[in-house]
Amino acid sequence: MSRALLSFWYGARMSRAPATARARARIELTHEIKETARRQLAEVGASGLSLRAVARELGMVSSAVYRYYASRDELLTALIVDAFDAVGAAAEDAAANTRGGVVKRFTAVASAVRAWALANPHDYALIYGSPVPGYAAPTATVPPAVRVSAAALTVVADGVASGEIDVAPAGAIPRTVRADLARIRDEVAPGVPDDVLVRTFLVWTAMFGTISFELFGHLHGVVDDYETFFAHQMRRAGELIVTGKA
Amino acid sequence: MSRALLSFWYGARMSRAPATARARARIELTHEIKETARRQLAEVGASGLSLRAVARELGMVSSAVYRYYASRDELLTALIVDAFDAVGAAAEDAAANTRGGVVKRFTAVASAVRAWALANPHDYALIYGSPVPGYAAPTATVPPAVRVSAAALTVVADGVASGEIDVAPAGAIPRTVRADLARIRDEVAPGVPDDVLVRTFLVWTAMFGTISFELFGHLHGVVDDYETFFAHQMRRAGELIVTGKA
DNA sequence: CTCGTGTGGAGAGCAGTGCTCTCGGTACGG
DNA sequence: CCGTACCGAGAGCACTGCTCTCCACACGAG
Repeated sequence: MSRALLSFWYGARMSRAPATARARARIELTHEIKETARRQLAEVGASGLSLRAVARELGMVSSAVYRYYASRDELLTALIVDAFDAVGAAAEDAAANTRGGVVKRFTAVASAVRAWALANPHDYALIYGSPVPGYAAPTATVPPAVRVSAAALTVVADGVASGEIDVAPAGAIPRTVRADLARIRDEVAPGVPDDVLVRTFLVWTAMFGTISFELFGHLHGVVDDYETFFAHQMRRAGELIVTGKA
Repeated sequence: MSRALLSFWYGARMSRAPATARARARIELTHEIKETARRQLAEVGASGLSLRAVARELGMVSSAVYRYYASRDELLTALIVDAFDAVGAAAEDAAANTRGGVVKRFTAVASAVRAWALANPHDYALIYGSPVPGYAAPTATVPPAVRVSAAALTVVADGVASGEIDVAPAGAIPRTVRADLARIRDEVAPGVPDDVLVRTFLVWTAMFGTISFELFGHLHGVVDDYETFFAHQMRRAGELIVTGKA
């Protein structure tokens, strides 16, 4: 079933009850399958997610599930979209509801992302870990995926607008990179100069790098107090964005 | 078969020809299975790696493979160890054979890691992506995993020793974090002060974050010229390590 | 050289997977 | 009210990891 059609159903329910009981059942079962899959994902991980097991848990036969999701990958895609939306919402929430300067707001966003990742490790692995089999992410995953980055860039853009962030140029930037940065600026970071974007990107990749390292076990035996370590790194990272120094 | 016993066989071969033809065949087949698995890994990825398919390609029956690797996970572990060794060797090579300052040597290491990752994407995903099923990395993977980080820290330690790197303290560091840093310093980064280690860690996670983003498709549509973008980011990152500014 | 031992290949088999197809019952819309 | 389209059930296909048994044969000890 196409996402557009699904939106239509939901849209229809907004205004009035769904036309038929069948349609209502379809929406609910589709949702129920996804939720059951989400629960299983949290238990056994993406590679252990079994369509048959989902069907069993719902008391239906495996072939019936295919009426709702054409393949295991399509079900995974639905979970991926949900995961992107969840982490994006967490980041947006932190950015919107934290008062203070750039460092405070940025660290709040970083902590929110890490907290979500710790609470939903398999979801995190699903979207930020190795891509599944031969699976190519459909374009439907792009908009939700952008939300989390956009939330961080909002904080940076605010800092530039308020004059808090040092905008002095720091060095030459290759032409092709300037083109990439200009595109990003136009879309989600209005007014943020190239050098600030470069620093922000460095910090942003460091954030995901650190979270991935922690979740995937690469800091085992290296770092003891993950929470404090991450908080400190992100405070320094925030200061780097603001002052250009760390 | 235990890893210790395997080492014994190899050790024996070092000094003289293996005692028996059977032992020689075992060594060679063990190796051959792993190489075939490596080739399949490059083609279909970790999740698609099939022990039966490996057996087929070698003209043996699947159950026979179990004489050499007790499980699919054990075979994967062997591949993981090899991958860590390969990327570690690439990094060490770049660090050892690049003349110049810290920025030049560090960017050489970063480029080497990225080049290896691009050439062996599935190996990269295997070691730096989401961990496989319920699989817990045995301690045998730790020493090879450390090599790549140690190579980078060698460059930084050299820069501190030569006086190139700015070692002025930059701010307060939580006690537990200082303890972690002290341990790292003692083991692989002699003489590198806390603040430099903090910057290095920021940069190091940014490097892996950027490579993962690129390989896992998160920069699709965001960055056009990956090569130039990465090189520029890493030059800035190297300067951050040296001067504390970016 | 001979003989018991144990290594390792072959095959059958088990429980599970994703996915396809066919067969009915039934809710729905014209 | 009736034909259509939907949807659950079941059987089946090709595959997986892994276990077990059987047996040939290379090996080391005597």
